[in-house]
Amino acid sequence: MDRPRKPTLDTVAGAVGVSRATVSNAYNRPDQLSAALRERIMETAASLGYPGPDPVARSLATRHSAAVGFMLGQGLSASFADAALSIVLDGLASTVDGHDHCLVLIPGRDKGGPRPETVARAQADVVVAYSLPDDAPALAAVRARGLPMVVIDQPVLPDTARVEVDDFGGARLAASSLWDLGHRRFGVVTFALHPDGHNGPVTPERLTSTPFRVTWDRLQGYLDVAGADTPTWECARSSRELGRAGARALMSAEPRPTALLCASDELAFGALQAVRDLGLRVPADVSVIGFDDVPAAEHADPPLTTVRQPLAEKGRHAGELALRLLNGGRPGEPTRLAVSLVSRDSTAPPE
Amino acid sequence: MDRPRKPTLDTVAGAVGVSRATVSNAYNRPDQLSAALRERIMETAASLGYPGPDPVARSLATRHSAAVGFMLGQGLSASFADAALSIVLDGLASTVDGHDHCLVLIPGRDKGGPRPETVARAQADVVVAYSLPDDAPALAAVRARGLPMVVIDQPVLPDTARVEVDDFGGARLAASSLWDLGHRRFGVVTFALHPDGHNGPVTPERLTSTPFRVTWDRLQGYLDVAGADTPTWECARSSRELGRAGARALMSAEPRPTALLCASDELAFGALQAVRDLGLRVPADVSVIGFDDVPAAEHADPPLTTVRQPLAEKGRHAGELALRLLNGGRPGEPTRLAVSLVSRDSTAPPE
DNA sequence: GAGTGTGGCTGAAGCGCTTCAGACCGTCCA
DNA sequence: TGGACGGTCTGAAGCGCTTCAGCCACACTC
Repeated sequence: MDRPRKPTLDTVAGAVGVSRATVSNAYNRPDQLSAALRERIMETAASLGYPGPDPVARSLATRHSAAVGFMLGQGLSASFADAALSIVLDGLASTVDGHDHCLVLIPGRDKGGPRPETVARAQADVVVAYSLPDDAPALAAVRARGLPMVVIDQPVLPDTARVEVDDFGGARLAASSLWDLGHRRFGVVTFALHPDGHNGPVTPERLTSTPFRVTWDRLQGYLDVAGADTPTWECARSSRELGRAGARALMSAEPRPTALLCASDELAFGALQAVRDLGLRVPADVSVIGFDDVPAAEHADPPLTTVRQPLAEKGRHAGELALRLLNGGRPGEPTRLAVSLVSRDSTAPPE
Repeated sequence: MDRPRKPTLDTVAGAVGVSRATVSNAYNRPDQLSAALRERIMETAASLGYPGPDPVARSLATRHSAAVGFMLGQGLSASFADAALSIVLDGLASTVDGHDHCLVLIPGRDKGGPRPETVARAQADVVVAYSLPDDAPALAAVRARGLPMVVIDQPVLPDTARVEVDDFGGARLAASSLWDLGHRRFGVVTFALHPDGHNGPVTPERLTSTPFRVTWDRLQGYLDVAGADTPTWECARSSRELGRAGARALMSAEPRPTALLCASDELAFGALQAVRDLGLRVPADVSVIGFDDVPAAEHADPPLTTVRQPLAEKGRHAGELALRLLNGGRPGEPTRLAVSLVSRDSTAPPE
């Protein structure tokens, strides 16, 4: 039983009686041959069950692969489980949609980003890096391959397109709004300053040595208004549970804070819960503010006052930059997106 | 200025003074050469800035690409925006994580799935199809390429691995629980029966001709208990907004239903809102039941009674099947996962 | 000393496609 | 009539890698 080999360009060319180049042209440059011939080629291809030029071989010959890569800080699964990341990806995806490019998710390990070997195998024409530490080995791997790169938020690298957000300004804005309402005793709940799984009060050393710009900026924005000595609790991840624990810890101070500044909405949701746990009310007893404005913020109980960072816009813009680089464009100046305060019902004057 | 070409295997081979095959072996089969030589090769490679074998060329030669493809019904962005889909992908991703495979998201158009051309360009060793209509052209494209495929939920195809869920049983279970509570007047809110953007009451023709098995099964499960003549509203997408509109329409009947059976949690969230809009209470005035048990169901107001389908498990299992096919395994028998009813506070006896 | 391994390395044949410099031919213009 | 030209199609040189059959030298075994 001689199993028929999968048809290739040559098979088709042979069957039609033309050169391989012509068949290739039939697929890629219809203007290079007569319509009639092209028609004949396509028909033969169909009858032979030829699925069109093999993507890998085509990529090898053309040196591009119609795919944009996305390097994750964490495992693949974070892309779908982390609300803020999902929205960024959604934005990116919506830009890339319509260009018939696939999106290749490159899994990372912990907060350190992808292994260089993984990057080395990923097939993409351009890669987007999101919130990786400056020293991530994956970055070097991308450069070594000579792929263009666009960076979101972090890290700051020469010769890459970049889009970032005014985290400091946003945090400052949030804290100021609380200050203006009359709050003077604050607590801050932040996510990781270091990729070491630490949960607990933030020490000055941990703060100043953080490799995560976003964390640093948000914290500085909060502390700039609230005061550098504001009790601050670090959570290893941006999760509701850890936020709840952190807020609980902060609320045990005497006198307890009247406002909780959270580095993310997810942490803020936990804080909301912690306040309820104590039998207190938001915002009557304690104000809570978040950061990101994920969709759930609007449906929280009470609806969460938060800093809206244009997550989708960030992704969309990164997508545009990626597409531009794909077409040989230059990185250009970094884009900085504005943030705004979304006032809902989790903040009010103290007492 | 003669810009140095990017180094290749040959460059390294030349520099070390060995054959190209040996350098290749240094990367892929360390046991084929002496440790000392391998060492020397790696050092030279590093000093030359050689990033390792080019993934595309390697894929061409080996015919595999260390990537699993995922065909979406909709645009890329649905992967991140649709809660249930996200969880499935999360499950899939968590299986694939640790195998150093990338996940290639293949964008679809509307409910029809990816364009065949897009599939033809995607570089993956195996592709997972999720909830595509039976006649999606993308499926043919995958087969034409001879790629192994695993199908989630739909469609039913010969010679593919498959994982599915007992949608009928789940829906029946949900409806029965309401029946047992004493409900006799139902309304059903479903998502699309046809990929034509229709919103409105379901006609028997639309129902019987649907190409979406999942929709069909859930509906049949509901109607089996509630009665075939139960008022049923079709929403073009599974969105909160459309669910709200649909529920509002159903609630305008006289006498109005005492229980709303929704084909998804997202629709149920809309229904909850619709009931509130009318100044009525859930579950005192109207019971609402969902399907999927997405995380938000637990935090809905009130917490939503719903059918839990093991979304993550579905994804995880699909991932395992994909990995098995990747290693040359046979598809095997379809796996059917069980569902269960999660009783929360959105259901109660009528009145 | 002939036979048998065996670890270490190489030559060359692909993998399936794109692309570029022509070849060929009929047209058109002067 | 001749030359320039545009439209079609082809030959052949890659793209960068893997892999398999072997070759060689050396160590063993009987």
